[in-house]
Amino acid sequence: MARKQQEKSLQTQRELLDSAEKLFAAKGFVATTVAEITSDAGYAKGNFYRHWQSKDEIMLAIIAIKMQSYRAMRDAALQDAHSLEEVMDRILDFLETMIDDRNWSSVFLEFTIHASRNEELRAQLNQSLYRLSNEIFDDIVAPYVQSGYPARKIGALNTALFEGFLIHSLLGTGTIDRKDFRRAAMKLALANALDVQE
Amino acid sequence: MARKQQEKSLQTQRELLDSAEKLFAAKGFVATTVAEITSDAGYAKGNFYRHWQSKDEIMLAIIAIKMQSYRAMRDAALQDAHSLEEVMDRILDFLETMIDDRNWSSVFLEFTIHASRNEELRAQLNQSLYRLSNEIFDDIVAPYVQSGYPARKIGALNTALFEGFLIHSLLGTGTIDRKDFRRAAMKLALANALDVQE
DNA sequence: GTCACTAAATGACTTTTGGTCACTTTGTGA
DNA sequence: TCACAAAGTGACCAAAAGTCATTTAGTGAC
Repeated sequence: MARKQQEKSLQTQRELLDSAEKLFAAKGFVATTVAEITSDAGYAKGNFYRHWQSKDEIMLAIIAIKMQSYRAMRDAALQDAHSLEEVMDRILDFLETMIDDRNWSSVFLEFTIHASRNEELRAQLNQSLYRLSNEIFDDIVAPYVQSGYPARKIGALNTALFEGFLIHSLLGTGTIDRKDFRRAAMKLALANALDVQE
Repeated sequence: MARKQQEKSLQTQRELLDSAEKLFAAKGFVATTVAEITSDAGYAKGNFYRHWQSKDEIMLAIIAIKMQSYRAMRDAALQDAHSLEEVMDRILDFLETMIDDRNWSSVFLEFTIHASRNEELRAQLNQSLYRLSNEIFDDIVAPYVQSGYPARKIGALNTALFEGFLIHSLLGTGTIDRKDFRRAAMKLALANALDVQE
């Protein structure tokens, strides 16, 4: 049987994924070349395109893998959250984990902007698979909302503040740190969930 | 005297700036080529590099021009603001003006991320000249802050929420609109300025 | 008006990088 | 052992930023 060949192909794919992730984190998405990825993994450039159709595509694959493991962690942590503050605490832990993951969050942001200019790529990235999901707010946060404000909007604003904070971090001015972000995110979520609007 | 020649050079520069701004807004920074800019203005590519050293540099020039006019508008509007809410209202008007300016805000965001990977470029962009200034918060918002929380942090969080909102808009999911953003930004600023921290 | 000089403008050329493809090498199973 | 298919290769192509030797045109002295 052709088992060994398939296995080898998968092995190569994994090696390329590892090299790509490492290099993207170190140098960024645009600054990393396909030739660097294959060379780092010990292959020729052409081999790359047997596994993915483009540099964009390997990035989507890496994002999907990462997001899946992030989500699993977060959802496990959310199991024993029994108040709005506890839920937000877990969600913010999850976001801070992303920040800690080497330079991953900045690469993710870089790719998000890159993707926004490409209709098809943007659509793919928008799938909940890739994005910081807002559904979690519909599912887990909604029961605690007393203001009538849609939970998914609270989620989207939370994501916005997070991604804006990433930009701030990326530019390295250092006016706010992650503690400031966390405090503000909590405040904003609680205010939106509890204050009845005028 | 060589007046006419200098005048012509300046005229060419203005024409190139106009074409660049138009094309950047229409197609984005990365997707617009230098050859397109010069061709649109009716010149050969080499001419571009008599005026700027790189595509990055013309972008910085355009940003500086735009920011200057934005700020002038904002500062004029801030003259007759006499409460924290009025001040924030004017600042948020200013941010919404940026959103309205064709696709400018998304180009600005694209360039910001692009610049964050380049030490020197990042430093240039960080100069108050180019960024949504936080000093304005130190100067104008600070007197109204009762919580002891630094005004420039309130400003940085405001900018973060704004830029996160731009990303959200760019991706086109439409969960939140500018009214949601405005409401949240006001809420966040007021909470930070008024709530004494535990 | 002419001539030397300088500034404006040109476009062929170089380099880099994403992506292609015809070809070589290696494993498979009859 | 041999035919076939799959893995892997690297020369090649196209696009785009940036360079520079060359051409074109305005300027001022005579």
